[in-house]
Amino acid sequence: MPELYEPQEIEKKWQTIWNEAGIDLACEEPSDSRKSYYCLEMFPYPSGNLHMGHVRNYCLGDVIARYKRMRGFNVLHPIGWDAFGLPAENAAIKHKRPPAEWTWHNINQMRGQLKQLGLSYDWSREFATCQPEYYRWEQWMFTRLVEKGLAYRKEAEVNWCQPCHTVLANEQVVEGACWRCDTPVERKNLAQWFIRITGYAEELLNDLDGLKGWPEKVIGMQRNWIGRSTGAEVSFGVEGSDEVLDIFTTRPDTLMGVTYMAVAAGHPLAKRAAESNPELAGFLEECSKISTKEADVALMEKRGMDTGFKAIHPISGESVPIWVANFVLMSYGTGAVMSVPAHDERDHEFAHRYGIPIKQVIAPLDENNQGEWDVQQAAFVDAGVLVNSAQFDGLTSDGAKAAITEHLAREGNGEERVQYRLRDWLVSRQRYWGAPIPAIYCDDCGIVMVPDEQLPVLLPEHLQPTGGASPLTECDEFVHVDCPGCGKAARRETDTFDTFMESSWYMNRYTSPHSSTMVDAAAMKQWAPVDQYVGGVEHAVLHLLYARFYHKLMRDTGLFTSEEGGDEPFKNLLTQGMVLKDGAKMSKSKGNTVDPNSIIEKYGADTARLFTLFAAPPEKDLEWSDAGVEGANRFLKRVWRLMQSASINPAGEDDAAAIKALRLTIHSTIQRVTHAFEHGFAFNVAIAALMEMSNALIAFEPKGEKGIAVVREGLEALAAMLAPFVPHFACELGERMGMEKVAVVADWPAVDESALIQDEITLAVQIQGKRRGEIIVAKDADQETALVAAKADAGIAKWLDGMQILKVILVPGRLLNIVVRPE
RNA sequence: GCCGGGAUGGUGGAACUGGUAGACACAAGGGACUUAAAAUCCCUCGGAGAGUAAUCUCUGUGCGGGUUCGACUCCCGCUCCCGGCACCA
Repeated sequence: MPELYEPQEIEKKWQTIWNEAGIDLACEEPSDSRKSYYCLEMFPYPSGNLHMGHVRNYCLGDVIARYKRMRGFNVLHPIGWDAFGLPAENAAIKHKRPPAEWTWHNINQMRGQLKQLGLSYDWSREFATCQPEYYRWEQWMFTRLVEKGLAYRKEAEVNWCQPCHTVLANEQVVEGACWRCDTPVERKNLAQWFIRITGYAEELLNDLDGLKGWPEKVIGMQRNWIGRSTGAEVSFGVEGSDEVLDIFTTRPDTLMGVTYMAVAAGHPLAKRAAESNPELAGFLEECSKISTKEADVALMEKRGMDTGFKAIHPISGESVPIWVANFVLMSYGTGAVMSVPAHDERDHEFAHRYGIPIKQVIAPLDENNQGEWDVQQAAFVDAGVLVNSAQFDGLTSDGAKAAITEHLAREGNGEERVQYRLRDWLVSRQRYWGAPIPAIYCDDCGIVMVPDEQLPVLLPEHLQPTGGASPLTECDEFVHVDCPGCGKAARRETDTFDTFMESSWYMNRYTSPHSSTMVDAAAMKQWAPVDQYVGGVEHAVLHLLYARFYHKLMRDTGLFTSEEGGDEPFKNLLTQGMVLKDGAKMSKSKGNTVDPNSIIEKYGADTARLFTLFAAPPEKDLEWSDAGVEGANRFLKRVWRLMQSASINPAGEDDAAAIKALRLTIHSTIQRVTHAFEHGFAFNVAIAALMEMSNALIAFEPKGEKGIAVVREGLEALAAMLAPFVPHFACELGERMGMEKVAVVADWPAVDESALIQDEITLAVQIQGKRRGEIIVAKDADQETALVAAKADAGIAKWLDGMQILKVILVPGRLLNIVVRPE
């Protein structure tokens, strides 16, 4: 009675063996001559249970880590927990238990699930970001940033989410709504902490060019988000006042066509005008109520009101009215724009609506309609040649941009300027379950940072959130503190950090998780940057932008140099697709989830791994299929039976040609699978090749010793190549085949080039590029020989009958194409 | 509107640098084994047509052109789908 494939037993057995042997630990012995390789997957938020998205993410990373180990790399493959965050607080409210308890319970649960999957993590480096040993460095770093002026507290118009009871960074507002709960955000003026990411906008943008191992898509999204535009800042005078009205424009060439100015509702000029104009005050009130969400709806409606103020054109000295317009954003540029209705569609629409003059200053350069364009009808927005522009007439748009900017600069009325869409990163949150911001408010000294020797500022973990204001605000022992400056009673900051702070530097902490500094430069030199990062594309802008920024901040704080840690945290990025069921993302609310546990229980971890890796290429969405899981399991069972049959020794003579053919299959498979690993991560294709090879091994009938030897050769190669995908299964297979090394630490199989050499090859024969048959010729047959062989084939010959051969093309090893025409 | 990505059988997906389209798998259908079922194994499987048959022919990678001996692949022009961004001055 043959022994059945029992995944549960096999998996438990090998996990114990690996663990005891410590094969998953990264090695820091100086004697280790292997090259280092850092493979990382986005660490999970401990939400309670692993879902299929996690399984896919971590299996992908595990395959890469295991493959690299087999290729002789010293691999760092760590895991931990992104443990601060809102769900813990919500759960705390619901269960009336502190968030820490819920968090640690989940971590324990999920750690067990990860281990069940047989993921090759270096567990000695595990940490959770809610541990003071971790977040103290964030506080330390923040203090450095405050010292350097890179972090600051400022009152600004910010995004407020009522249900989450906190402010949000711009990156966390998706289509005007909270990224987490989808509620439209409100605009509020609040004093908040910011980090000056705009100071790094240029480097963050330029370094994107060096990220050759990142998907174009992500690079494009970041470039878009940073939103660099070049133009000029221009100062207009304000009639009857010493004030100036600064504006930013990308089209200084159209300056002479300005017929009005437009300022945001929140602009000081607008506010001042409203003081004596109740109607205008009402309009401003109305504008301020428009949330970003509603702004989408109101997109069509461009409305405004004249403030009564007049601006003085910096070149012509002309007087133009200053309007308030609902489409001007206080938060971009200077909150004011110059309006050139003749050459901007939006300005045109506005001018048309309110009867403001439209003055053409750019004429089309186009040969077909030289100068023909009625700007009263529609704006002409392309580049052209200047008209009605005094001394600038006749210049091209490009020339005029330079000339006008230069002229303004000479007069002190403007200068060239680069503007970014990116805003500073708002990092304070009115939440309890996060890292405390190490600031103290003293009536006498103002804002004082907590001295380094008093760090970490511990988060009291016993508090009970209620859903309203953070319990920290009512926790006296936390709030009351002596001012480190003057010693008088002062108040602690009760806001905590955005949890994206923790995930912005964890990849560097993994290189030296127990360091008594933030990170150890030597460890950074050995491991950083991450060679391969794997995660979901949903973090393309948020996490991946912050992490890039934070890495540069750490570098510039002197924690490591460019040489030691690199200028970028992630060298290569793999963004995996979602796991879908019935065409939709798996979610509890849709009720279309598949529980990884149930799959592991029924089929074992190896089947779960194999299915998720085989069903789709990594970067595409994966449609869940129960039948597909069955199929993956079926494959393992087939190989299992094959292994058992290979122990039977028949006494006969094998056919030499069949043996040669099988060895060709084995070694070309090694070649194909290796190629799949080295060029992109086409794991689905690699697995398909392994299935093909197994099919060939199954179909082969060994008749004697030689035959059995080749089957064993194939099975050993199969065990080694399966090891990254289905490590438990591969180890068991290898052990039963009597392999010297355990499969997961075996050397990656080498191609026997001699096995690839064929004496005879099959050439496809085409007539006029259409396949008409095939011939078998010697491997190095020349064109002449091949042509003779083709003519000798009846099926091909009939197509040559009555034809004159014009040209013959031989693609060695592939095909012979004969070009003919009727005689 | 702008920026990315994509479209290949009933389905997921293969196809090196322009060289035999549909690998591998799922589903479906047929058959074997079985009292029966499960499991397993074998066969068929893009479409149309011809032939008793082995086979053969035509056609086919979203649409229309082009380059080439040869195009899923390259070029030009479209259609549709997905993702991101958007009163950004």
